[in-house]
Amino acid sequence: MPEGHTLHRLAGELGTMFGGRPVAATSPQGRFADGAALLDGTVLESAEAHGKHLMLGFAGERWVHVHLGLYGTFTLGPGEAPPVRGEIRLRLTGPGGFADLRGPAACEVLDPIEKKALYARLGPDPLRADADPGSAWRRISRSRTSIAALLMDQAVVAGPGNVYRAEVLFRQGIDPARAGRDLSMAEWEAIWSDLCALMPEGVRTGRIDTVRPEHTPEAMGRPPRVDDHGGEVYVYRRAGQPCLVCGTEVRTAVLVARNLFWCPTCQSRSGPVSSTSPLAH
DNA sequence: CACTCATGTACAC
DNA sequence: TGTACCTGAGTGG
Repeated sequence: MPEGHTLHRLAGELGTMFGGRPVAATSPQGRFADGAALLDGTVLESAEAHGKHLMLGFAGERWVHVHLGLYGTFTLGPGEAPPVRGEIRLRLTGPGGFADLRGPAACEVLDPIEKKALYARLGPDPLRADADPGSAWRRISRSRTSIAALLMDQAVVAGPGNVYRAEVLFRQGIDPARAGRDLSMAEWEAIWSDLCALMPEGVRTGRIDTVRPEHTPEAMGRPPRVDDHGGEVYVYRRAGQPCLVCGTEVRTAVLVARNLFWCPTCQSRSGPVSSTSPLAH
């Protein structure tokens, strides 16, 4: 489930598993053969993430930049790596275990200048200590684009994806169709601080849980429920089902080529201008 | 076996 | 705004 929390979690796990020691690198699939050969046997010095981008720092100022895209996965395990099955772009092995990368949108070696350039085009990441939410607010507060679309723009905010976008707007009661410039600064600050609470929890648990204790099915006197993506959420992929808070049918629409989910009753907070603006369709 | 879908992005037009 | 693409899991015939 590659939203930002996945990459930060991976950075931590890879750093723990391989950090400070030489790592064996191969590309069983062959599509990263040159890069793997360059890294093979060098020391992993650091592992970090910015938004959905993972950076593995190897000796010699070589950074492996990984972006999982829509369906990339990094599978880690202890001990010996299993026989190769399917397409493995990059396999790292060391005394601590193995890590297999499949299907990434990006897997490449960058120098420090290229790494810096990549970071420069990303918005603030709620999971990074150096994040400046003010830079995101400057863009949001001037934009006619919907807040739902702005939250998916990695140049505005880096890390949240389709799940966090839908869930944070629900938790803050904000209509996803509202233009960024019609949000108050207080509303943006509430979105940001909520992301700063939710996403570290995602890093810790490895899943996205957004349902407050008082709204769990148990607390609401409903049968227990398991969401098919592995976490407990209010609206993401729950179209047609009753809202956990008010019972209204959760709605869905395609916005900028992504599935958006929201509760039309709970998410009715409207700004001064766009209260009647329809969702793009 | 064929087909569909996905938590993302980049590029063409 | 459309579409191609990185791959695996799930579904249905």
